[in-house]
Amino acid sequence: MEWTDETIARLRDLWSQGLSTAEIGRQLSITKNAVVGKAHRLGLPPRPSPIRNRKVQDGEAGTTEAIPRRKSPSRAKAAEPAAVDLLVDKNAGPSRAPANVAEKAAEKPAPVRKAPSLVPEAAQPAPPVTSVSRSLPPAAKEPVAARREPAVAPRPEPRVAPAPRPAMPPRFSTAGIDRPTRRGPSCCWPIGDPGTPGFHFCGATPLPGKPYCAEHAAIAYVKIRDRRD
DNA sequence: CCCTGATTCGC
DNA sequence: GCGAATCAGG
Repeated sequence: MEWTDETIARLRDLWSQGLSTAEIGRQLSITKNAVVGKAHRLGLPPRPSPIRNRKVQDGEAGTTEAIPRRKSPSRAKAAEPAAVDLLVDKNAGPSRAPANVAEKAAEKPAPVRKAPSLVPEAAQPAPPVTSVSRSLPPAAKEPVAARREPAVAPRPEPRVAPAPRPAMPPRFSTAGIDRPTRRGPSCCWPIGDPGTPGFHFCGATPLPGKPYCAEHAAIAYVKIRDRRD
């Protein structure tokens, strides 16, 4: 897999949007393993995983026991088929990674969950697709948020300090991200990195039935082939 | 069974 | 660094 800047950007975007690893993988035409692996290497914020138990920082530290790191994945079978007896005998634990529970953690002050305005239902938008398949990325639709139509100018401010960026309260906030000027559907192709100040979405008029504009749809749907229909 | 994400480890 | 294989919880 060639992780170009663009693919990484897409991965990060989709990841931050809360899509499942498998879904991201499908959209990127890679396996979920690749997605997870890369995401991990990129240090992307781990999303709530089903088996996320791992004793966060409990007081297990007392003794160097317990927490059998999990049986050596069958991989180990080929790794040390012979020299097993002398180490497996003394300790049921693995030969590596003795213990390190309270080590990595507390790194995400702003655990941005799913942005309500951006990803209402991240899972399966199920758009009316035809030739393409059904696994389209969730369109960044915010019709509810911006459906109000002010009758008068909402900006009575004459000319004082506009103060576009009075402050930067939240690390990640959809409020800071540009919002399509119009209500209608807009291309949700990410420009820049999510979470960074300049991040925004394309905003152009998307193709009918697609979350991206023509330009970005061409990139997004380069090759949709694999699926397990 | 299916799904999910995490981890390990050969390459 | 990459990702298949595997693990493991729901």
